[in-house]
Amino acid sequence: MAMAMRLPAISRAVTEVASAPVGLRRLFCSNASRFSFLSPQAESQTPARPQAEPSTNLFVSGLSKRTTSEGLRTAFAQFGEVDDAKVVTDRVSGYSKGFGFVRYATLEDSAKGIAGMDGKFLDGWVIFAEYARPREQSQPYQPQNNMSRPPYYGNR
DNA sequence: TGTGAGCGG
Repeated sequence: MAMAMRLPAISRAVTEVASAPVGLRRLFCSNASRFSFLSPQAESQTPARPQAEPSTNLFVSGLSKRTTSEGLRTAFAQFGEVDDAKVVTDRVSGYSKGFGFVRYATLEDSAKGIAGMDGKFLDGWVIFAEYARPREQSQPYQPQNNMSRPPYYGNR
């Protein structure tokens, strides 16, 4: 009879992980070596990685590879006015990289977007919504590696 | 097994 109790317990645990705040979730989802042995109260007052500053722009991860920018927009539009929604895709293959960005019109809407979509299912996958980090290396596109100079093979 | 953490061209 103990077996019969196991399944509901597991599904409850899954639900709790999915609905936990992202900082807590990484404790479960990322590498097990970072599992904390601190007391519960010590954990709650030491966020290892503080959330990004509130922004109208959201970083959404955990997306299904089949989720499109349109699907992302319609899902998040339930909670506010979406200015822009984009699933990041690989340039050459065109496949989704499994994450994207949603920009709301206002901070209030973006907060509601996180509350409404973080930890929820989209196209069969639990997605994570959080404030996007301000982008470094802004606007004009600059390649990461410096290929401006041809390689030097010696002999002048 | 576009196997799955991440912050875009």
